[in-house]
Amino acid sequence: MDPESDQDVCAKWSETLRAYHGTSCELENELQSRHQLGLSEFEVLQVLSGHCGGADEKVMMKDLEAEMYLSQSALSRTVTRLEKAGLVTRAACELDRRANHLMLTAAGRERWEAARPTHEAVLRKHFA
Amino acid sequence: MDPESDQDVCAKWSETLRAYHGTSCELENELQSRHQLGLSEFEVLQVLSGHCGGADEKVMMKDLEAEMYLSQSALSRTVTRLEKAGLVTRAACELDRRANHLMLTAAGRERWEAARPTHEAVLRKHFA
DNA sequence: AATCATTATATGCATTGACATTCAATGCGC
DNA sequence: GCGCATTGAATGTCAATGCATATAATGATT
Repeated sequence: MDPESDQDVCAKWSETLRAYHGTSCELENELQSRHQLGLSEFEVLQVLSGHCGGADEKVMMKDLEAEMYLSQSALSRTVTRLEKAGLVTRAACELDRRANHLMLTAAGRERWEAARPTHEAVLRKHFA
Repeated sequence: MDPESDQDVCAKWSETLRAYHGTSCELENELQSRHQLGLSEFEVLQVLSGHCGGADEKVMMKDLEAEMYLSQSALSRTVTRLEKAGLVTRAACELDRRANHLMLTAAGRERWEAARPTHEAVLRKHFA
């Protein structure tokens, strides 16, 4: 059932490619030039801030990985960059010392809040 | 008009990300393991084969670049890889000797035709 | 408690891609 | 014909990513 033609399928893929490349490219440029953040860095901040309902929720690398389209190694390095920039902290988990608890710093939260409208505006431009 | 909520816009972006990463990742894996082709390499072969209605149409790098989401430099290197693999040829254009005419070799056409069903199957799986 | 498999994360290495620069061919103005 | 801006493509350099592997903490088995 639903025998979509090769053309239909191909057109959907083309449209996905167009939307993805156009949007991610502009997100990358805007976030970098206005807020010194790469797209995946912004996305990490976003997940961390989302998990923090109120103040200081903690997130493990594993959880983060599950919510992002990044390999474990790429994610580890992305967090390292954010840590060096003072936007997140890695704290060893006390219950399981293999794991890290990640947290936004105050600076991280500020940076994310500053960048959010930029991100939002680009998405709106491409999808509204 | 059409005041789509932030949520709508965000959901569309999420869906685009999901579709893009899921599909391109599987395309990459399948094409590589079954046909020793990266996705962008396959795409170059596809464009070249498409331009060749009958036998031996020629395509310039510039034209190729316009049809792909790749930088000029990345494209140049991708074509270099294909050339080394014997799948395409670069021939200096006679009218404008700065330019190259790209052509599929017989091996290139074979490889593309062999890989096409794999590509098609992945797209169908994700979009049908 | 010693061994072994598993889990959470980090790191070495190779690939890929983008940006800036370079080089050669072209064509324009004079 | 001679400079000079432009254009098509290749290359140097660097950042980001993925895969494989290393490290280290846990948990299970004996």
